[in-house]
Amino acid sequence: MGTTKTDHFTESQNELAVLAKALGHPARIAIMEYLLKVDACICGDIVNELPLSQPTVSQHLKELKNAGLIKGSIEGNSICYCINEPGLEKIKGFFEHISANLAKKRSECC
Amino acid sequence: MGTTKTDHFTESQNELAVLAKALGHPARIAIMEYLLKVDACICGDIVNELPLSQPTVSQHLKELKNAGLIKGSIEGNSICYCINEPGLEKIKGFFEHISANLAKKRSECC
DNA sequence: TATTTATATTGCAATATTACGATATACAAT
DNA sequence: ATTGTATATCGTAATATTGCAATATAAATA
Repeated sequence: MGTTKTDHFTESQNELAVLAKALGHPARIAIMEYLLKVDACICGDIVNELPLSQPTVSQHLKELKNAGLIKGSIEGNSICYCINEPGLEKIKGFFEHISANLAKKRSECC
Repeated sequence: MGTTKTDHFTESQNELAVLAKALGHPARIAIMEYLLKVDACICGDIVNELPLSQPTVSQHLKELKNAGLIKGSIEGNSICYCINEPGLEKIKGFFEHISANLAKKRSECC
């Protein structure tokens, strides 16, 4: 137990859950907002921006990267992180899909 | 440790994280998709629809409700769950905001 | 080469999540 | 009143997440 029963759900459901889960922490929301705000995106800035230690921030960046929400490329000494559009579009699409269908069938229950 | 440092982030960041976290499980994505698909939304159906036990589904429903993504009203013997629009719109807005700003400043780095 | 700077990894303690059997509650129907 | 049906809660085991100090790595610079 304690393990999510991943194989009982569709690939799409698991993908969306991974994306959503990656954003299920305020630090990771803050990272996304910061990456959006600044033009240059160097990790050192992120560490200074957040109220968390360097290892902790590094871990959060790794999770966002694994989920496909950001990407990082080596830029000399430091690393340039930025938002990975495909990942973002996928989860954005989910919400738009729900919202659109909801508009169609409003006030049928509850 | 093990506890998220909620008070170091903005209210908005925490709110969005709570919403995203609630969707960070395939069962909860599946529940949202199912609620969207059917017109009547009775919990018993949800239990039969998912590959999880009744207590587990009940727990997932509770989390979605606490996050403000669904609402449930007593309907005689059973409970009518459906999507709670305000919660959904809030997180949808976050992704649209990112996507819109991203479009503006494309190809500046990475 | 030695030192500094930026980032990642390891190891670990505290806490949270996932899942489910057992049980409780609450209404419906007999 | 008793039984059945729908849902919630409790208790608990297995696993995952969060956070950080210590340490490792790797490039830049002196």
